[in-house]
Amino acid sequence: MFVPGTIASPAERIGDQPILQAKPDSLLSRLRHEILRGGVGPGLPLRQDEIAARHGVSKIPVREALLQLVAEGLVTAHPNRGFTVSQLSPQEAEEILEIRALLECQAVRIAMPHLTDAGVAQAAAILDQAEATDALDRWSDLNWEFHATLYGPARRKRLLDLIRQVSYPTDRYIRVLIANANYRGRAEREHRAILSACEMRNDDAAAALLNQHIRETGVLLAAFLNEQTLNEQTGG
Amino acid sequence: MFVPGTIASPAERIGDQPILQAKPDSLLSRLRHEILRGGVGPGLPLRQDEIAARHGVSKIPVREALLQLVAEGLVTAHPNRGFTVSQLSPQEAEEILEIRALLECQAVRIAMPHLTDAGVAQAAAILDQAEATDALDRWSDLNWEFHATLYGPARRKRLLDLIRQVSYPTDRYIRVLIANANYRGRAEREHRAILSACEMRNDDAAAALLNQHIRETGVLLAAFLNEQTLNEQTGG
DNA sequence: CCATGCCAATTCGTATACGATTTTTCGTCG
DNA sequence: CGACGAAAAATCGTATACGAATTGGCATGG
Repeated sequence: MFVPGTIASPAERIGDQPILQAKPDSLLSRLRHEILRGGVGPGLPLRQDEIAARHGVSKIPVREALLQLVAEGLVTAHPNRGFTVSQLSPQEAEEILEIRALLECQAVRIAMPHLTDAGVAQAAAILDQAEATDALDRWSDLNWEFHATLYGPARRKRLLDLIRQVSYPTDRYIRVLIANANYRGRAEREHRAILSACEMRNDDAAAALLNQHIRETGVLLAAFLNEQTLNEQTGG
Repeated sequence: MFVPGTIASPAERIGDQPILQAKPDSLLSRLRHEILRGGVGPGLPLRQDEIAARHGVSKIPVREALLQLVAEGLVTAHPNRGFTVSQLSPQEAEEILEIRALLECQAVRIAMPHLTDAGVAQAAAILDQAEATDALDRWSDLNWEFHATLYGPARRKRLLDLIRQVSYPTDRYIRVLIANANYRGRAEREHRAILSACEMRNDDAAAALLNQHIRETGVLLAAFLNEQTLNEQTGG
């Protein structure tokens, strides 16, 4: 038993460190990827037997992974009726982006005093790569990396995890926005502006720009979802 | 039928509403209650067979409930080693309360314009009940009801769920603080002050008082957890 | 023709069973 | 006596199997 400084009942404890992040090739990660980047659209049922067969496991690990995705908001559970990919109303989308704005502004403010020149340079390099790529997935990954680079020095693990978690349900839709070159160009300009504020260590400016950036995205996203539901109703 | 990129046709959808809240007597709720209010202390392992036998079910629903508690932060998963009740470091506790302060201030600000006189009266009645009771559990429930009454008119379901979710891991420890009459009295005075600001529809004042209230709790909680770990180390 | 009710097929949820991993026990050696 | 290592026990994680609930199809009646 190798727990340094344990309390009275070491036999009752479990000594090892918990999971910090699921392995990238775990069933959970693969299912999440299918939902975020695959063709499994919102509202569609996720059949347990089918998923199990496709991934070469039984239903039980599938159900466990699906329940974790429910916790992440990507999947919705219907008792005795299975699971579906979560649908997002325009109001919910805007609410989520509103929450993200709040959390991310806090993150950048806390991080600012600890942000090093190397960190700023790294963020700039990420933007360079993002602006150079054409692949949607790549841009999306780099987008998250950019934000994470700015927030990382805040050393707020829970806050960062929370930001990622609340972002999941909107991720698949924001990817649609990114596909639009118009939005993408605007996002890139706004990222540059945020980075400039960080270079000058101006936390108020950075937070204001970030807030505007995220909230604008929320408005665009809500508009897109509105349009989509209209098309659905007329075209259904 | 999974057609990539398409929108679900009505026949493929699952028509009914999803679960909004688990039934109060579900296994999940009972396990959560055991952890929050029962004697299962932090760091202790949660043996699946034992829980299954005690609740008259097999391990599978137990594992599913435990995974949901992992998502809530109350339980920690150790691969191939089972689950333990989550432990909270003083830093994490303060970080969580910092996040709560941020989210709850936002909630009360959004709610303020929609707060009715009836809502204020209800919040006051809840405080009356809280100040009249001696039962710790009761006070704790009323405390949450008070906050929820103030935030409810904001009509931000995701935000409220998020507040509740991030609060879970600190809940069991805050109950220890509440047991201290000194802290409890201070909390009640601060609640009254927040309510006064709401009566006057002064959102800046309410947010400032709420922020201070939650952050103070965070500092006290961190101090308590520090003391506790010290006692553990010396007493072990 | 459309609504209704019954039966078959599908799908879900979990009890049981079993191999895999970890933890404990116990005998041996330095 | 304490450290080490192998066998035994305990515990975990999941494949299989089966009852329960739901869905779809078809016959019947309005």
